[in-house]
Amino acid sequence: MPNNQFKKGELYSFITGKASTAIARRLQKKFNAAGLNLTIEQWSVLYHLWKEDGKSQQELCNATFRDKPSITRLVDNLEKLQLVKRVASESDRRINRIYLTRLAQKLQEQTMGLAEETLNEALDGVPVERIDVCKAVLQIVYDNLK
Amino acid sequence: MPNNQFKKGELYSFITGKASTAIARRLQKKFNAAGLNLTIEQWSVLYHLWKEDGKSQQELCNATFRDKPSITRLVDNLEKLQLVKRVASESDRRINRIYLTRLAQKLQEQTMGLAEETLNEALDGVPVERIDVCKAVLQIVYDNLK
DNA sequence: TTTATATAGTTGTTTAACTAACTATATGCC
DNA sequence: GGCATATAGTTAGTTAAACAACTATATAAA
Repeated sequence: MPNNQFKKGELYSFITGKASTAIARRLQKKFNAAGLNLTIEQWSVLYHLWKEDGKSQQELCNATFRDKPSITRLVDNLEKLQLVKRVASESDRRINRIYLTRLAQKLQEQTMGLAEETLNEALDGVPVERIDVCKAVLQIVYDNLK
Repeated sequence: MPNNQFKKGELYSFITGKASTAIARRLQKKFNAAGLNLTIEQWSVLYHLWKEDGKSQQELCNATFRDKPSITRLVDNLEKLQLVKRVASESDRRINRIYLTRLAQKLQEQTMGLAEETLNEALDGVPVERIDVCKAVLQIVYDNLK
């Protein structure tokens, strides 16, 4: 019997991601309460641009684990919100590079603060070493399947 | 400093649930490959009805962590697929009880097998005790936020 | 050079999530 | 009984995800 065998009936939460759904909902509520007109999905794109501005749409696909149509439409909506600009690459005209606007740059500190706050609420009462184990397991799951 | 403090820059995967997204996608592909015309979300409703048939829509909301409009539409689509039937409760006419059809009963074994298979692929190389820690942490997160 | 193939991005369609507003029924209080 | 309130479910509108089909550009091979 492999050491990763599951007992039947224990699979549900793992598959449906109730924990991450709960985290995302809580964070969205904080955005709304702060008067931020921003979805979690839009924020997740900004998150990767804050780390490195000017990523291509394909790079955003890889970073956010979304497919190309999803990124096309997220970038559409972020452009409407004046948070990013598409800039056609000169060296390769298939590529759009996505750049943050001033407005988006200003959102980083506030939204990252709310995200940290949410995670502290989520992990209240969980010792650090167990968080580390959990993170490592989720990383392996992701690497096994991506 | 609380013992649940996060280092900045480590929050992304936890919030966006890349692991559970990867699991759900893999399972959906298995459904498609098996010729099953069924979404993971629809399957998650059936899952709870297999455990206890005749749940009300509100009970399905609680079990699946979805809101009422989501369940209304999932049940709509499951009815179109002839997998469930709405039956108005006689004792409380506000309530619909949702019953599996023969067709849906037949799907249990096959789809649960594919779900187990998916989880074994997902958790390949992860020792059981680390899986248990991870599951426990995710449960606490859910309880902290739900 | 032209032809095939791969890559980047867009568009159309279906399903689902979230919010708000709505209808219908039940319950509790006067 | 009559009224306020709570609960169960539906409908409408916006955003997002998955998939297939599409356009445009780049690369590699003949």
